[in-house]
Amino acid sequence: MYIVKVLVEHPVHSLDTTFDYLSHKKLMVGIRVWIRFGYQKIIGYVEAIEETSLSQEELEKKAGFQYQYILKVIDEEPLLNEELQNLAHQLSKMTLSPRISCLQAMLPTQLKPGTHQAVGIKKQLAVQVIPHHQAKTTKQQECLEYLDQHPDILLKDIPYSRGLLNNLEKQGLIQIYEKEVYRQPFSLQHEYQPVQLTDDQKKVVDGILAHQGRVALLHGVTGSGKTEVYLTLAAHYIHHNQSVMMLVPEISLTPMMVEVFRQRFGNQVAILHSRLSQGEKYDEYRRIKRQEVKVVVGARSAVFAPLENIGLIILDEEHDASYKQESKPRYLTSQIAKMRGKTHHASVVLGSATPSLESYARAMKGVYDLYELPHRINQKPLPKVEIVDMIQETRHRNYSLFSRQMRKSIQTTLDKGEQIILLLNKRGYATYVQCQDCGEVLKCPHCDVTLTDHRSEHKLKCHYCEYMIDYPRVCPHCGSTHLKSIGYGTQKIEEEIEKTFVGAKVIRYDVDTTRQKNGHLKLLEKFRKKEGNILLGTQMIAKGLDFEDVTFVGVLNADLSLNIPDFRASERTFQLLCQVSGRSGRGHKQGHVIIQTYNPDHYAITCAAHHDYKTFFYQEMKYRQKAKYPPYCHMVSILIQSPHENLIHQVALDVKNYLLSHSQQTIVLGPAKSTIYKMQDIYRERILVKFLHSQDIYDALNVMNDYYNKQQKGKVRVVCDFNPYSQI
DNA sequence: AGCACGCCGACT
DNA sequence: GTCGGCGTGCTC
Repeated sequence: MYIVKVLVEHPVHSLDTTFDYLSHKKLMVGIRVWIRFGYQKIIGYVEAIEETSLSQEELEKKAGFQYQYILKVIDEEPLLNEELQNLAHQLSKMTLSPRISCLQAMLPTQLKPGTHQAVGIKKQLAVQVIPHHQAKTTKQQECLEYLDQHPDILLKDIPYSRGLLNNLEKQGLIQIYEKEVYRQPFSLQHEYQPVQLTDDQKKVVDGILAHQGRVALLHGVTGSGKTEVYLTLAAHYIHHNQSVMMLVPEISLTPMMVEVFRQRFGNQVAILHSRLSQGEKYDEYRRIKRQEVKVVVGARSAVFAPLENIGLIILDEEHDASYKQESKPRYLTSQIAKMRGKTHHASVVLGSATPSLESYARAMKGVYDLYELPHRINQKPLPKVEIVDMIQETRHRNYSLFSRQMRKSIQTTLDKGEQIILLLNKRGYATYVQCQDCGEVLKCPHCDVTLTDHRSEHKLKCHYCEYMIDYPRVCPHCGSTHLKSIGYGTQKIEEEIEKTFVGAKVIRYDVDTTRQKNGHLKLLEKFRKKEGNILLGTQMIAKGLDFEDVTFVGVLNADLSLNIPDFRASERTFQLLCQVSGRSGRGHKQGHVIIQTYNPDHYAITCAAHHDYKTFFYQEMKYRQKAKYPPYCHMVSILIQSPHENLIHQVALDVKNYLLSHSQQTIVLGPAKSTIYKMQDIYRERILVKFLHSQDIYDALNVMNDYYNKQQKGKVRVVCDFNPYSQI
């Protein structure tokens, strides 16, 4: 008899403990099982197993409760190898998340311990010849010979009719059977053309290879050929039979990087990112697990890919915010990458044109090795960047979206037949509806946000809950019919551009137009084929795009990201402006950039205009030191949530006092109302803790987290977020 | 999480 | 009298 210690599938703190079940058979740790849990039939994860000589009755007498048996075993072998099982444990500890939620975050949907899973293994009919038989007709004989040439071919790929094949099967000459096939997410493969590395690139490659097991920060300006460095490094490790992990930001860049890696390494590459269907992801995951591939290219969660013998882990666009997971477990991908790098003695390469302050500071201290690629390849110059002061425009009574310079540059570029990228800093551009008579703004009754105008559906929606209403005919406050949508959406700007400029054909690139499968690829392909000459989009277009004929980039509103209340606002703005400027002049023609701003002297904007990372770095470090922000300390954000407004502030104060009296050398800020104070009828206050060493605060946080989340005291929930990136 | 149980208010 | 609101407690 065995006692099986099982974690149940529900990712909540109150269930973050094992439940004991019985089994006659010995089971493996790390498999999924069906169990009865109260009145539910759910999936559990075997965390441990103990043999016992006692009978069920004896066990129940001793324990004081009734045992249940494991209903059914799901997996033949553990979902995760030992390395990843350990990693799951550490992840749960360091993020204060339930263990099961860590396992779920590490696995593809089909393998997650959870009842809500769908797609299985894809099977298709295939054909096998049963040898030593003679066919009746020549046609049949011909077909058999064809099948001999193509063993295990799929039925759908055979150039003979189904009738003929059925006939052959009836005669016992062939066998039609179900074959497991992989979904192929990307079919096309091109020939790889080797590229000669520049001296700068060669130096970087040699340096990184000479220091196995180190963390390298690769700081290379846009267009300096970081990708070629990655490819060369990857090829080296593959040649030495080690595997390589290539991590990229969630969106936009992925298709390009995927394409490059596919061209170079063919079917030795597996791809894992959010745009794949569940089935495709699962297939890719299985290929990795069976060691059929040497390279994994993927977004954040690919850092948990079950590769073995890893030699190299690359994080491209290292500073990108999508490397932070914003739900349980709230991990930072670079941290996981470094942990895996350590166990595999792999090198970790963090690449960026605009490294995060944290990473560059570590490189300055010698914690990371620093490599620089300061020039664009082939001596291409960086684009000329011009800052336009929008206050001057207002003084000249130009209240439009475009400054005079911007207007002129757009028209000249169009006249030359070249292409344009226009960046709209999306924040603050959500449309809302206001009554022109009483000033009432339509808000969500469950959340502290305005409703957003979805005009295509003629609806108003809340972005934080399910709330949705038909576009109202009259103001709910005063009954007036003068309701107006305020704020520019990308659609509106698209219309305005096509009205303003002669010969402008806009391709709008935003969440709405890229929603469908491979939506961005299709739009980018359209732009590449010159079916449009202006690409208009939000942050999504700032990254990684490489179009030869784009000679002009316009930033319509550089300030919006500058004015958000976040200590990283300057850094984000600088990064965004550098990235988007880098899209200009990548071909033979000189690039040109205009940045429209109300803060023309802000260092984030001037440094970006001069492509001057170092000056920005030192300026920003001064600010961070003075205001005591990372990299001069670590931070954890604590969100306190309760449906009772009268309770929440007192509880938040209790949390603060507890932390103050149970930690050393920490600064506790708040509690303050969160940016969105009420969300889905739950009130939220925030505390920020700054600390130098996690041991000074970790235990206190852990106790506090258990107290509020496991014991469910007074319906208060608490969420801890280490290295917070967003402050919603 | 998801379900049952139990304790109070407003209905045929 | 009983239907149903949601607050509380439990699941091996």
